[in-house]
Amino acid sequence: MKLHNTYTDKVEEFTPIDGNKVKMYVCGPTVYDYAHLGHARCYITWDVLYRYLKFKGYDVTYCRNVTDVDDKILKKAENEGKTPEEVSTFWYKSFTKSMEALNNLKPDIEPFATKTLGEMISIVKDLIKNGYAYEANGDVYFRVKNFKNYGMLSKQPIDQLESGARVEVGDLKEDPLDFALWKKDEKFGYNSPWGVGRPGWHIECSAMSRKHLGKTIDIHAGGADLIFPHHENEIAQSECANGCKFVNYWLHNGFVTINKEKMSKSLGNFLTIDKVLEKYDSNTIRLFILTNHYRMPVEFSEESLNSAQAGAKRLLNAKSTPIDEALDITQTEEYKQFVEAMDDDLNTSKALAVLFDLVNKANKDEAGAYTLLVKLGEVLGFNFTKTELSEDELKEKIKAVSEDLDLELNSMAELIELRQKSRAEKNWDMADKIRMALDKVGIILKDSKDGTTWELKH
RNA sequence: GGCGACAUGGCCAAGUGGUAAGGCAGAAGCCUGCAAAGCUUUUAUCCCCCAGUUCGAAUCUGGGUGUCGCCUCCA
Repeated sequence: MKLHNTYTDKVEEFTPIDGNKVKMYVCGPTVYDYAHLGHARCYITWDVLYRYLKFKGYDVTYCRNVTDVDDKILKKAENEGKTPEEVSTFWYKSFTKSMEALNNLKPDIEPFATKTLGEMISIVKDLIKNGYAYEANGDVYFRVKNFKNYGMLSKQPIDQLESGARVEVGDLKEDPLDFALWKKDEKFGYNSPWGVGRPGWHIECSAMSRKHLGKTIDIHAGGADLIFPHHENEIAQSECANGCKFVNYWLHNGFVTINKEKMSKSLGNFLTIDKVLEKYDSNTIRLFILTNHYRMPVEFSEESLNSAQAGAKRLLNAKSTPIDEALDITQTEEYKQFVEAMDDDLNTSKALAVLFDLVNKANKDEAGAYTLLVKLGEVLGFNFTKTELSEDELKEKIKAVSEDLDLELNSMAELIELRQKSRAEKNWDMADKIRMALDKVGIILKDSKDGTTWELKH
């Protein structure tokens, strides 16, 4: 399988360090507010990578951190009169709910920054000892110029960075490029060899990655906006502290744009996942995201989502047959096409074409097509289970329909029987009334030669 | 200013040297009392512009135009 590595800017054959074990780290959220469509794209993309690696038989350890120490969390805590823990816990729950709603798998490990302080302090200590960092009045900074590979990931010439860097008034840095590893904070801080303070953002990921996955990992992924400075700084810290390579494959996803502009918190042009889920289901959102290659921008629009909704409906409307667990899907042509597409740097757009081809085959009763559709579709995180009504919910709907029609009806069977009787008698008025009354409560009737069936609208 | 990405039908989008996947929307037909779903057929002599390389280019090279991103917190 081939993946695009930001570090080398090449699409490379993926080979794990240790046999079929894959260690994968994704930069997780800072939990202080709703997750938006941009986050949805990022975590859907890496969820698909995770699912696909497992599908290929790799033994994957997926680690996605939670940043729960951050200026924005503290600010929110102060404004709302809460503790930082209360704020981060609340928003972590909200984030988790959104991820579940999008049908993203739970990572194997979800470390919290505040639970990894020991590892951070240990790395900072090593960096100071090795001359890569220095303390200045309770702060600790990384000495960027001592790391010769600085700028390799983002392809930023170091002299250019310097000329563009902002020097804050009264800054304690030796050099404007230096970045904070530890920041003095007597109000919300934690004890450290340099006094009470908080870790810098970048050190968190270096520490959590090392603690849970080791010094050198296979994959580190995240949004393209993290390339500089976040990932650049992570490389500097980790490689200087550990004396070995930090990450073999750097993977980055493109943005969601709206009116051609990047959707982001600071621009205020974002749509929260919750909001989008009010109108569209997870299959729709995933299709919307996965239609595009993960490195390209995805332009949000109502029209695009509606188009994805129609496509998702087609996927789910495929004529279903019982899943044939005995089928060896690897021997099928569609499996080969799917794998070929996904092996090519996650060409989900092409993989989707295979899925739609299978929908067509399933609808034509081609043996095994539906099983393949579901098995391959699940690799992309599509959910094929149809919503089922509980008995009570169904009873309630039938009651509503009965009242609407002013009739005494107790079951779907009776309703269908009455409709078929009406149709047989060419009592179209009655037949239509029944269909429309059911439509009002979200049930669609389908007439075919074999009789009338019903299902929920989705 | 530095670094980088992208430009394909009405919309979205794959395709990186051999003659344009797929989805949505549209049209026609089949099925149907009507509808829903489904099925069939159909929609780019052409891939931003110009020049070049080549037997052959959307695909490579050079130039141009346009759009966006990173360089500050950001998925």
